[in-house]
Amino acid sequence: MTSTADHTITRMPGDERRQQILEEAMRLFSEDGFRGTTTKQIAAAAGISEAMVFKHFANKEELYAAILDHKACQHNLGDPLEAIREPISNKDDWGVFHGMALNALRKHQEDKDFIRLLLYSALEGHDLARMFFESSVTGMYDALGSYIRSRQEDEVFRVMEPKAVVRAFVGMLIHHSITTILFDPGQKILKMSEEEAAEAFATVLLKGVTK
Amino acid sequence: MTSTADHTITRMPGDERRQQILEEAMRLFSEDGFRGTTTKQIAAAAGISEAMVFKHFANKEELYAAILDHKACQHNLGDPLEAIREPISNKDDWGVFHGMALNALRKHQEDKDFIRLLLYSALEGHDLARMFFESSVTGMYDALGSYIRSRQEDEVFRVMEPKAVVRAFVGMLIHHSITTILFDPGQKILKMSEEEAAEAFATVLLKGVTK
DNA sequence: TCGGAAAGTAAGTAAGCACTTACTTAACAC
DNA sequence: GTGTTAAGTAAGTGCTTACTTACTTTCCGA
Repeated sequence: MTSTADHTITRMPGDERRQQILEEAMRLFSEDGFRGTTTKQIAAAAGISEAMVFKHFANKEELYAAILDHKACQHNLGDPLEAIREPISNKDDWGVFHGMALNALRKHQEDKDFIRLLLYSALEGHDLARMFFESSVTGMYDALGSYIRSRQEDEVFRVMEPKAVVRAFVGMLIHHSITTILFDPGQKILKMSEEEAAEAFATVLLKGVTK
Repeated sequence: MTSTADHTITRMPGDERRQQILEEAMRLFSEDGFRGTTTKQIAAAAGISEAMVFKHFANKEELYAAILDHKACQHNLGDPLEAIREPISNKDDWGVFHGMALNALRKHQEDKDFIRLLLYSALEGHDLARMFFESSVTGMYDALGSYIRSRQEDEVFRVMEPKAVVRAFVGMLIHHSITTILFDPGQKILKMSEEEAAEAFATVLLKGVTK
């Protein structure tokens, strides 16, 4: 009923309409999950009949797969390590961890839909979670892990499993984001700006791993 | 089809059957979510007809609510702070954080179903997440937060927002559990026993907050 | 041993689901 | 203008869903 799209009565070129369906579907899947979203809802949100959805996508699964492609690409381009390439080569520890924290926390807040989609996908056993994990998370663990190892060899960080440190740090960031998105959007338990959170987490981690 | 329950053909007293339905439903909801689980599935898992499910629970929502009561009670009894009451009163910092970590990580692994149910519930907008959050999480933040504040007053910990420290620590634990339950059950990215993880996380946090 | 209550079922119902069919309308090159 | 084609739809299809009805079977105390 209440479509988000502007309803000019004119028709649309195929590609544009396809893109629009994709975006509405993505929004709805992130709200209610794959199973919880009906093709009727998607059609209504796009302001077209249900049959049009099936002219663009053979079935619901294929529509989902198209979202995966779209989102996976989008998020691989925005490489999570890009923002901290400079501090890494300068061995600027604060720059690395604070920069990563701030960057991640901001991205999560901007892209709550994607976080929800990822969680739904993991729970429902779809591919997005696995794909995202393999393409994005694994690389991040490797890169940040080897930075930590190099700083251990410099005898600046204490010797311990580098990937356990990554897990600890990523945990602070993700958990904070998921908590504020999913459980405590009003920040009743803990009110922190992204800057404050980044500073607190980077401080704890850095003091925690330096000799 | 493949029920987990033993199928003696004899009938059951009402209370017992009710309990059995509850347990099977809980298992299925945690696997496929509320929407993804059908009353037919639940009946089949319990080895009875669908009508029997509705003799015990007026509708699907009420069945879900009954699971909430059941699980919420169960988890409030196993107070997450109980295990660290002694080290807290002794101001044994390592005992507090290492004990809490080990306790939490073990509980999560034992109760994967509950973690999944909680996530589904939060995404689908049901009550379990809110109830659990209000009853369990809030209290934990208060208790651990005030311990940290007291240690800051003892001039053992650096001065910073105590609840931010709690968030950081809980983040390490929850994220590690969710990652191994949901995304990386084979622990391809990072293989750690619960003991190793508890030690690593407690070490990072303690070194991170002590002066 | 027998009557009533509790435990159980088979066979529905109406609504909602993903998806299809058969058709109409607008756009646009020529 | 007109023929072709892409964009669009109304009205289905068969299946699944949550939930009901009307009925049968077992248990057990008096």
